[in-house]
Amino acid sequence: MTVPGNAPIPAVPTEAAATDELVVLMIRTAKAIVDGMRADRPDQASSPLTPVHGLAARFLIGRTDVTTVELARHLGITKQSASEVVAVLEKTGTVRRAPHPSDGRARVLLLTDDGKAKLEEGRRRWRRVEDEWAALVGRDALETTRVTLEAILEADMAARDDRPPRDQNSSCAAS
Amino acid sequence: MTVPGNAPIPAVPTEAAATDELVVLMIRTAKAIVDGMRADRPDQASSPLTPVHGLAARFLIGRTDVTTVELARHLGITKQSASEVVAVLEKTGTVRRAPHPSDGRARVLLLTDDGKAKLEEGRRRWRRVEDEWAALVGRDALETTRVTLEAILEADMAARDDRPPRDQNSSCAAS
DNA sequence: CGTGATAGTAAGGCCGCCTGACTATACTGG
DNA sequence: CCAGTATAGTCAGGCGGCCTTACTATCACG
Repeated sequence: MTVPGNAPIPAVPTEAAATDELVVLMIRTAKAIVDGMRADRPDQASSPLTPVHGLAARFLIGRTDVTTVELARHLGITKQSASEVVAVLEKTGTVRRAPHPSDGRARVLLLTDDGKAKLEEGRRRWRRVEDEWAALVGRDALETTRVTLEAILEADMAARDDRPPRDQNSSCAAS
Repeated sequence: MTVPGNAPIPAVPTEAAATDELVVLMIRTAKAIVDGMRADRPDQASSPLTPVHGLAARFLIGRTDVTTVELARHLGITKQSASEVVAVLEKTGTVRRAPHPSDGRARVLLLTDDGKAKLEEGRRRWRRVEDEWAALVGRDALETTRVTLEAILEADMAARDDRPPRDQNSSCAAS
């Protein structure tokens, strides 16, 4: 941590390296986790499935009426990007698309059995990770953290719905 | 949330949309926050300063011996990318670089007064956000969350140090 | 003092996501 | 029934953050 060698660093009064804010911790932790996901499975390094595909697939659990656009909103990306995500999921046999029962423009996204199996496997893996965390800080702290993040995320999502949806081709056409 | 119109969706037994795992919440919350950062300040939309620049600058608080490579390790990016981050921070007057007192190859990164001011302003902004969160879930839950994330992140960083550092030009040259 | 490691830079590529533009279907008021 | 408008989805192209490869300059250790 300190400088190699023994030169007396100017030593500015050292205004105490601030403790991290919650936001900073969230961002850094999430990044560390995502980075770790790749590193932990070098075998699947070439897999086209990235974290966002996992988030997308998870959103489909127990739902049979999700369209690409709804998925895009859930993920906070454009429908074009969501479309690409779906294409990959379809190509890997994780989801399939069926015509929407009441809207001829839309297609509903459905998890395949294979997709459900993949998700379940991921769930098991993460449960193991959470077990390690529980050993670090205790089940209670972990559960408190879960509930807290859930509340924050929900509040944030709700707030986002109020403001304009970022654009995403909201054909405000003509005058 | 439901389908527009009144067509009776096949209604698969609905295997209960699983509650989010902690990991998922971390990733989604972090993304929501980062996305919100841009949206909240459309005036500075064209600013070259992104979240990673904030994380970088924060790392320099109270330190006078940080090199670009150390910063890269902290951020979990390559030294080349870190170098680019530093270049931006320098160009915007947030940090300056001084020769390393004991290593002619290295340069130490130092926050300028302006950089410190910017960080302090960001801190104030985030403190306000955390106040809102506290109103949602209470101070205690927030503090528990902070401590928990801190522990998880620290454990993860420690684990990373054990495995090979991803590459980053570890000139394992020749035989 | 030469051999290998490390700090930093330079140049180019990849990939995720975005913007812009377009088609086809759905709704809504006359 | 028929504009006019909104929405689901696709295609094409671009941008930015980060990476890989390659190189120089300095350090450390025998």
